[in-house]
Formats: sequence, C-alpha cells, structure tokens
Amino acid sequence: MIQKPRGTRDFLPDEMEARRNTETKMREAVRRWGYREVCTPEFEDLELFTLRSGEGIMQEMYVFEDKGGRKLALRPEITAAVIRMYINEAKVAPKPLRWCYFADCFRYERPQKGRYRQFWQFGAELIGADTAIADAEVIMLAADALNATGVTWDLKVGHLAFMKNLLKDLESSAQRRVMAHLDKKDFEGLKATLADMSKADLGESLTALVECRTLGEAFEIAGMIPEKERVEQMTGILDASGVTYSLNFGIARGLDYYTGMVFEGFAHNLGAENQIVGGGAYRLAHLFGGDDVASSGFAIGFDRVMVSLGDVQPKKNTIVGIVCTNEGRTFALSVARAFRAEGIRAEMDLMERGLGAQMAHASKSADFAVVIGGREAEAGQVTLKNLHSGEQKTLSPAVAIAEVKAHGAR
RNA sequence: GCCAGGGUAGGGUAGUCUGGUUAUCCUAAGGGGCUGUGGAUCCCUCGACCCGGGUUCAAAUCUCGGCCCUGGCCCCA
Repeated sequence: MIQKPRGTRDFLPDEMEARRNTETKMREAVRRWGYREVCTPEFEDLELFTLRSGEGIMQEMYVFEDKGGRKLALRPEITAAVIRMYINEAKVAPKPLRWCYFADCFRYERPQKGRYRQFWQFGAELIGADTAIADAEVIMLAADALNATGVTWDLKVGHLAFMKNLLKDLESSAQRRVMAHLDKKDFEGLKATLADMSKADLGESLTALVECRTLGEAFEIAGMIPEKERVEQMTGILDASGVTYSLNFGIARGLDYYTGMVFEGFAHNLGAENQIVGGGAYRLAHLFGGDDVASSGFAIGFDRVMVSLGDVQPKKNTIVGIVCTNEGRTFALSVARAFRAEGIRAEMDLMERGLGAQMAHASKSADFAVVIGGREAEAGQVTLKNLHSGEQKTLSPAVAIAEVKAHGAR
C-alpha cells in the first residue's frame, strides 16, 4: 500500500468543510479592510528564498532541479514571493497595495503537533505605506482575522528600534547573535556572548528591555529613539481601537529584514508549537532588485488555528434524499433537478436499491426524504418526509421545496 | 539531527512479558431475504498482525534494521 509522504495529510469531506468554513471567515475579515487576494507559484527560483533567509534554510526546503537544470524550491513561505510579484508586476500600482493570500507552503522539518511538511498560511501584505497607522492596521487586521475564527490567543507587540538602539555599536553579525539569545529568552547565553564581546554592561539593560511591559519603561531603558513618536502613535491607535495586546520588546523575528514594528500571536491550547501568527514591518524589495519600498504584513498558521479550534462540527446544509420506485424515476429526476436549482443538496439512489433500503440510506445521511413512486408520478406530486420527526405529507414539488428551504441549515 | 511512547480488518480493542490454528464486542462497508416508508432483524461476505532481514520445526509475539504516527528537544524564514 502506498502511504502519503511524511508530514502530509489527507482531508476527508467533514474536515474540509470545517477548514473551508474557517478560511472563509478569515477571508471575509480581511476583505472588509480592502485586502484582495493574490496568488504566486507553488515553486520559485531557489534564490528567491536564499536571498531572503540565507543558504542555511536550504536544509529545510524542498529543493530540486527541473529538466532544464534550473534550481527551484517549493515555497517555504509566501512573503518573498509576494514581494517578487510586486516588483515584477505591480511596481507602478497606486500605493498602498493591500494584498492577502491563502496558500500551502512546504518545509522539510520534523513533524509535530501543529507542524506539518505541507501546511497552509493565511496572510496579508501591505506595500508602500510607512506610517504608524499602517503599522497599526496590519496588527488590527491580523487580530480581526484570527478573532473571526473563534480561536483564543494572546497578542504580543514590539518594536525593533529599542533593541537596535542598545545594540547600535555592535557589528551586525554580533547584533544577530545577541538578538537570537533574546528571542529565546536565553539570558545565560546572552551573558556569555556579551562577555566575549566585552560588552557585559549591555546585559542588564537588554534583559530589562525584554522583561519590561510598558512604553515608558522601554524608553527609559533604551534611551531616546527617533521612532518614539511613531511607536506612541501606533500604540495609541491600538488602544483606541480596543485591541487586546501586551508589549514585548524581546520579539526579534530576524533582524535582517524586519525594520520596526513586530508582533506575534500565541494560541492558548496548543503544545510546543503554539505560535499562530507572526508579522511586522520589513524591507525586502531591494533584495530582489526592486525599489526600497516599505512593507508590512503577517502570516497566520492556518493548520494551527484548526488544531486549536478542535473538532467543531461544521454547519451542515439540509440534505434531501430522493427515494423512488422504478415507475417514479423519470419524474424523480426532474424533481431532483428542481431541488438543486434552488440550491438544495439532493441525492438519488445509484445502487438500484428497493424503496425500504433507499429509505434506510436516506435516514442515515439526509434530513428529508422525497418519496416518488408510481402514485406520486401520476399525480405530479411528491411525498415529503421529515426524517427527524417522521411526519410526512404529499405536496406539489414547489411546496415541498419551500418547506425544505424553511427548515434551513441544521 | 536528537529523545520518549507507539503501529493488529475502514474505525476501536485483546493477545506480545511467557513464540504454537488468533480473536472479539462494537462499528463501518458490500450482498441476500423481506419491503410503498427508515436506523430493526436474520443470513452471508469482505476485511488486519507496518515493511524487510535474522533466530526457530514454528514469529503479531524474540531480535536487528527501516518506514510511519504521537508528543518533546533543536529549528522556526
């Protein structure tokens, strides 16, 4: 027996319904903010991803060569591709651009709870706006999209300017090492690294910055920063908009391309892999040969949202089982068409079963049975049976459709 | 890449320590009987010991390797 590849999943109809349901909620949330969907290729030039994230990530990518000898990779994320597309196709479009996407990505990693080798990201990118309100919009948008799904989570918002100010005398490679420690809250390692650099005095203020939870404290620790006003404006907008968040200046998210605002979200009921969203303001376009446009965005780990939501029964549409005898079949086919034309799921027997067996089958899956035998066919009527209550009455097809419609989704 | 626990009909289980025809209630599926009104009942069928090597007269069981699953570490663009 052929098994599916490691880290991939099959989705049966019930699960797909639940996934589409959640997906639709997120789509609808961002649509209301004016974000429109884009789509990029499933695979890209390998360089697109190594330019952004370094050669090291090749270990965790699906890399292959096509028949023309091109080095390609299955996309491990979407942001780089969206920015590439912006440079290729939409550089002169009026700013700002509000784009969203829902797409599968691939990473060659050890599967765990909420981590798969093929996984789906729902995200948005805001291109060409470099203001406090733009920063705030991306955060509020992410919060809206996640809250729409019903998942419970915590939002942590930070800004890189504070940490960068403390580290401004360090080489960029040294900065990166320090940031990595802070991102992990690895204060022991931080101490050692700083000692190596003979910058031990930084340890205390860095630790205090990571631990502090108010803007005032952060300014005190990090000193005056040029972005002060922008950060204050952004948090002001968030506060006025009723977004629930906590400040956290230890969020690093890779110093290379994130430039200012950064944020992360964590689901309440997941295991080790509980981050369900990450985002921030970044500059990437210049890496791919474009202008140095300011962008911001986020990506939601869709599969983790689904794990966090657990087994929720998707709303089912009313199903009608058409039950007929041989004499009634021709009329039954036209009645089935009429139900479908009105948007109602109608299923007919395909197994050449007898009336009782058809009933038995319908009662397992459907809400109503529409019985059509010789008598009904002759009279141009149907017998509508409510399979939940057991009531049945003989009606014209149009009235039967109206009754089923009135019943609504269960 | 590392650690722990797992893998037995479509789903759920017992059996593994102590090798000896595997099995089960439930459930699902297919067929039949019956049938102008349903989840019933009766009968039948289908269906698995993750894969491969080793030990053995004999392996679901012991042993080695692999694959996969679950969780954790690492990583997380």
